[in-house]
Parts: sequence; C-alpha cells; structure tokens
Amino acid sequence: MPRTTDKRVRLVDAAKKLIHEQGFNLTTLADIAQEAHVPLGNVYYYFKTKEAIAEAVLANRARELHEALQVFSSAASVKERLLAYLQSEIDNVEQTVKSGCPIGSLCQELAKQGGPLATGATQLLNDTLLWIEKQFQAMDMGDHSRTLARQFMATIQGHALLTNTFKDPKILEQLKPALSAWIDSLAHTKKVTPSVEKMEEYA
Amino acid sequence: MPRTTDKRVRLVDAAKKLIHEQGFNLTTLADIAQEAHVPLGNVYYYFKTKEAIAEAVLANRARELHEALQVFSSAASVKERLLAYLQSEIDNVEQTVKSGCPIGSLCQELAKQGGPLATGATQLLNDTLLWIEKQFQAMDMGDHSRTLARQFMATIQGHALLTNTFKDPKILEQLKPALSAWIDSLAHTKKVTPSVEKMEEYA
DNA sequence: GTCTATATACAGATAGAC
DNA sequence: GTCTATCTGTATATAGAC
Repeated sequence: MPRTTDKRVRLVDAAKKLIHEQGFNLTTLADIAQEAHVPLGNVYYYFKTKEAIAEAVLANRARELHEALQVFSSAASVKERLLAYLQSEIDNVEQTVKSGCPIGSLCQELAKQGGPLATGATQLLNDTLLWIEKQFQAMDMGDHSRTLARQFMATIQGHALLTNTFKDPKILEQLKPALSAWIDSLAHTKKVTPSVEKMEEYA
Repeated sequence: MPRTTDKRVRLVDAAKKLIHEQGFNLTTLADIAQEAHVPLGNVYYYFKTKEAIAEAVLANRARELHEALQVFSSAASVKERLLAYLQSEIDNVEQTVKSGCPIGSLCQELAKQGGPLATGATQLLNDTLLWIEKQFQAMDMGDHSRTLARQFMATIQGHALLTNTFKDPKILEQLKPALSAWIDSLAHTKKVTPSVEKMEEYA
C-alpha cells in the first residue's frame, strides 16, 4: 500500500486485500494497520469497529462490480458480454489460485455469521446474478433466464473453488472455450427448436 | 449430542457440526465442549490442540465420504451412480441452505490458512473428483473424463454456494433434472458424433 | 487529526486436585 | 480418567497526551 494516499483509502485497500487472502475472521486490525502503514490506534479514528471496515470493503467491491458490469454491458452481443465477465475472472486467476474468488469466498465465510456483513456480501452475488439473467433475457430465454444465469454463475463459482483448492489456473482458464460453446449451443438450440422442453436439456 | 456415547466420539461429532455451521475459526473449544457436554478442561485429555480436533473431523468426513462413494458405486449405470451422488447432496439440502456444502465451505476456509488442515480438506474434494472422473471413464469419455468431472463437481459446488447464499433449497433441487439431461446428452453426443471436438461443446 | 499506552474480553492451553 | 481453576497470549477497542 502506498504511503502517500489518503489513510482511509489505504485502510480499505489493505483490508480488502487481507480479507480476501486470509478471510475476515483471521484478519486482525493490527494486520490491516500494518499493511496500510497506519498505527493501530489511529484505525479507530476512521472506523468505529472492525465490522465497519468490512462494510467499507463491501461498498468498495460493490462500486467496483457495478463499474465492471457497466463496461461488460457495452459489448455488442450477449455472448461477448457474458464472456467479458468470465474473462475478468480469468484475468485475476492468480488471485483465485491463491485465495479463491474474492466475492464467492467472502459469501461462504460471512453467510455463516449472518448480520449486515452477510447481507452485503450476498448483495454482490445477487447483483451479478441479476446482470447475468438480463443477458439471457436479451437472448429471449424468457422464464429460463434465471435458471441459465444460475447455471452460468454456479459454473464459474464452482470452477473458482476448484482452481483455489487444487492451485491450478488451468481449471478456470479452460472454462472459456467450454462456456463459449455452451452459449452457442443455447442460441443454436433456440433456433432449431424454440420449445421450452428442449431448453431444459441445457438448463 | 447424546450424553451417553464415548466422549471422544461426542467431541468429534460436536466439532463436525459446529465447524460446518460456524466455520473453523469462529468455533471455540468452549463451544465444542458445551455441545458435547464435556467440561472444557477435559477436552485436552482427548485432543492436544484445536487443530487435532479438526483433523479428527476431517478423518471422520473422509471415512463417511468413502463409505458413501462405495454405496453409489453399486448402482448399475454410470448415470445412476452420478445421480446417486447428487441425490446425497440434495438429501442434505437443508444443511446446505443453512451452512453450505460441508466439504466445499471447509475447503474455502482452510485453503486460506494452509497447513495440514488445508491438505486434509483438499483431499476430500480430490477423492470425490477422482471418483467422478472414474464414472466418466466408464462412459468411455477418455481424456475428457477429467474435464467432465470438474464440470460436474463445479456445477454442484457452485449451486451449493448459491443455495447457501440465497437460502433457497430449490436451487440445488432443480439441478437433478438438469444434470440428468446433461448426462444423457453426453451419451447421445457420443453415439451420434464420437469425435473429440463435439465433446467440448459440453465440457 | 495523530499516535502511544492501556483497558477489557476471551481465546487456546496447562497445572494439579480429585 | 475427570474436572476446576488458572495462566498466557492476543484481539478489539478506548483514553488521553500531543
């Protein structure tokens, strides 16, 4: 963390990094203070509690996420938009190898302790899911958009878990051709047999 | 926890339950002792450290897993064997809604702290993955068995994460017809076009 | 606004009576 | 083998000098 930027920003950045790498419960305020080059006692001038820092981290991730989704949304086709999202995960694959998906692993951990932190983390996954669902709606997938969105997100989250567990970036990287083909197969299936029944084969 | 069974067993069962529900780091020895109806000081007669209890829990889960895989293996067809595995996850869906997949969430948490516990948790996922891979090999999927196994497991783990995050058992339950159809499509694809290229569409 | 020193709480772990 | 009492370390959080 650069020593020059605003302390509040440095603290949030440090917390964001350490919470991802070590998890929320294992990360101490002393860790965060050290990483941010801020004396421990000074942390409380900026944040009343440890939870308050975590909330700031969640807000930061939310802003970051919405900016990213905005960028992905500018791609011309549904397929390009969905693959842009996947590509952003692949761009961070070394982080994922080391510590898992920043959002997914946070949800796993915070879901267990409930409270406002769990809600905030869930919101991140939910916003992403809604964005993905919108893409499938643009593909005229109608009622199946939600199921397809879950399938898409679960595939990425599941592969992120395996990538982290087995420390192998290829697991996530190999998803790109596979999901690309999957999206094509959906469009293809739709053209050939627009019946609802056929959809379920891929849902 | 019944007060009558052996204390060591009660401690492991209590730790297993609480670690699943609260995570390893948030679960204290006092929690475990209370749940097992064992005085706190007595815990150390059975386990030297907190880590030692966690290792016993992992060993317990490993035994349980291997017994289950043994049972699934007795089904007649590959499809039935794979669906038996999925069904076992669905049978525990209320647990998953509450606390996520016992193995997957443990891997997420313990991967971040490294050490022998992370290795033990990884082993559980790896053993499962190898068993799934064996099933696809029995379907003559050859080199693609590993990729298909990852896809299968990632789908289940990903949906377990969403089930837990969004507190909705249907997310996991709806997987059964979807994965069933997916397995059929693999077999069908294989019969119609046994080329490697076509496989990747579903990988 | 900044930082040192410290209060408070509770975790893991131990000693030793029974 | 069992359990109470306690040690020790460390985390969150506060008080108050500068």
